[in-house]
Amino acid sequence: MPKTLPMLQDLSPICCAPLGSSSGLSPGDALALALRLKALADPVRLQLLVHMLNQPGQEACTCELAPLVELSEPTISHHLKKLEGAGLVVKERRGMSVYYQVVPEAIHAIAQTLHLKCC
Amino acid sequence: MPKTLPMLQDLSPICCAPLGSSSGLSPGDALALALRLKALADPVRLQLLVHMLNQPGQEACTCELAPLVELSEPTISHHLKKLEGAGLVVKERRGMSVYYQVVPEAIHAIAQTLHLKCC
DNA sequence: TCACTTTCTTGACATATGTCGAAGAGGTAG
DNA sequence: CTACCTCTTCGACATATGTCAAGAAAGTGA
Repeated sequence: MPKTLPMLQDLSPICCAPLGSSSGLSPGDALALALRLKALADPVRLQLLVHMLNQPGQEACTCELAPLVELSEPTISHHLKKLEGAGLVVKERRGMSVYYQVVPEAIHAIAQTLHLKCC
Repeated sequence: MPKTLPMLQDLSPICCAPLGSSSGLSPGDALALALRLKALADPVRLQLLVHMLNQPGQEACTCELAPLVELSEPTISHHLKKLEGAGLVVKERRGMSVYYQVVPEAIHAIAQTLHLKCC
């Protein structure tokens, strides 16, 4: 597991692969994309993300997210850390609270990558 | 884990939620979407999918997929079953071989769901 | 400093997931 | 029918993942 993931924009598109080029996804790109998809592929994290997206500034503090899903605070923390690790959110401390903000470009990049050339 | 997943089209968009409606993703929708993302979130399965997408008819038989990623046949079978379970591919027997074909609409639907309203 | 709030880290645990070898099921062809 | 080919299922195993309780960090305010 690499410490820092390659930029989302650098991932070759999953389906719009350069038509003439060698077919297939390199194992490296496949791994990078899979790591991001894994970060998204959890119902709790999806709910947290969507809640943030629906807030002004697309952000929310931990105290506000915990009651949303019925889980312990350490568990919420764990999920937020995963989202942050995948570059899907950024965190910022304000006084006693910690705010997490969505990085819409990151989610976009993943969606783009999944788009088929046949669209 | 539900036996049959709800149709992809029925998933409420992750970020373009009806503006006036209650914010958030229902736990049910979150689970359904997470199950599909989980099916995608594996480097081996991504490589298999992309290979199929690059073939004429967007399909490939198991014997052709096994040498692609260096894994045993039972393992390939396992991954293909996951893709099929998520509705991302369909399988068809032809003589001795079994062909798996991508369902592009399914991948589309997931990408759409991830699209932000701010696009 | 001390008490209090909010959040995170650690350690432990159960479950889920990816992998393989061996054996079974479905189909073809002598 | 028998041998063979392709693919899947089964059983086992190691690793990864999600969860919590307990305690540590970081910050505020008396």
